[in-house]
Amino acid sequence: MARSGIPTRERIITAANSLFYNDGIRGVSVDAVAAKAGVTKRTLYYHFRSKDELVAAYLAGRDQPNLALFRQWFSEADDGLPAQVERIFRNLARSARHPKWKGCGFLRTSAELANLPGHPAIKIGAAHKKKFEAWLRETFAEAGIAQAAQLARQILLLLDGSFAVVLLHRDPSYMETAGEAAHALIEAALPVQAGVRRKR
Amino acid sequence: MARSGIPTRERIITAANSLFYNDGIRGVSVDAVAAKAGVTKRTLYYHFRSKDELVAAYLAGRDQPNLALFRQWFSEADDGLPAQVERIFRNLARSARHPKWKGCGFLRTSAELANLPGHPAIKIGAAHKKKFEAWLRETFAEAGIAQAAQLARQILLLLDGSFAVVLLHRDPSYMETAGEAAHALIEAALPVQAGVRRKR
DNA sequence: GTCTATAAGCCGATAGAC
DNA sequence: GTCTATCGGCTTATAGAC
Repeated sequence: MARSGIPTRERIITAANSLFYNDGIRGVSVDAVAAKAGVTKRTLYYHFRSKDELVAAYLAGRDQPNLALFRQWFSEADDGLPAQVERIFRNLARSARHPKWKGCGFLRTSAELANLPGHPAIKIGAAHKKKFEAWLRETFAEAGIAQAAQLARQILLLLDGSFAVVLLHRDPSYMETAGEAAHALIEAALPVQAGVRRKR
Repeated sequence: MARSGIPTRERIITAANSLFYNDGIRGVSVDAVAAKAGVTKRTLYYHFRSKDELVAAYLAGRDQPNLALFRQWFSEADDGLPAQVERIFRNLARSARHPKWKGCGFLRTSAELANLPGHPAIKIGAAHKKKFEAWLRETFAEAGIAQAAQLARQILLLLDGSFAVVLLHRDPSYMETAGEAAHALIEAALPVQAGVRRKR
């Protein structure tokens, strides 16, 4: 524990988060993480057995905050399922316009470590995306959508597709396009009842 | 030029293609590429100014074959636009079931080099995806679809999303889900005429 | 729990011979 | 155009003191 009051382990994860997200896993040395956290490398290796374990801790720290943000954007207004999901995409597009934005940390890590399928960080990334998909599926099922599971997967594909495409082209408008596609797919799947006029 | 008859530069690119695609850019040393190509590192640096230039050559070599494959899958039958595009996704799912499959080389490179936005390899990747999007757009426009540009972007998002998601979960069925979503979006955008029955 | 110091090897890139 | 040899620096991880 350091003078600052923030536990050492936590400060190391914060430093790792900033560096790994910005420069990629293999682009960041353990030295650099230790230096940014203000500890020596030996201290870092006291708290984490290896770099791989540190990478896993980096992604685990992004899991809940990320999901909470999506849920918050969704709930900001009760203007119907298509609009609520589309708002997630619109907010992501806004995030993507910040100069430091570099896509989805989970997807970028899985792309970088594609030759290590059992890596602990990849398992954490997969679990994170499964949680998001499950939340969508339950939300859709509660709205009376019959093909809730399939629709949730389609929305996930649009979301992760927009992460990849926007990162490549540096053009956040693709996220708005993805949001419109999501809107259309959800609208087409909604039951005709429930106050939502569709093909009346 | 080596005994084999295949020019040295070409053999280096072939070696780079195999290694970079399998293990990622930063996971492969110039030594390893030279060894696999059967040349010394000095010879490699005679043909390529730097590792970055070699990475760009690796992706440039994948551009045309990749686009040709998509066009071939699309044209294998003339069973209507939705089915033809969906067949691209179905064939990709089949590819993704091969044990050596590791996603899209262009997207993985852009994810790994996200901190180097102007890198020559990223420019080549962006140009590749733009060519694919343009081909979709022209195909849709020729079929009389009004919002051809928007629809092409949506299909691209589903395609690149399935690359990312399948790589993370190692579950190619997501590609079939993406294909079904593409099918639905194209069908909804088709003009009512032209022999394709829709909501008659 | 945190430090200094270092092992042992790999990295991209280059010098100079032929 | 291809070779042998090597530079200087960076890599993950560890030894041992306090």
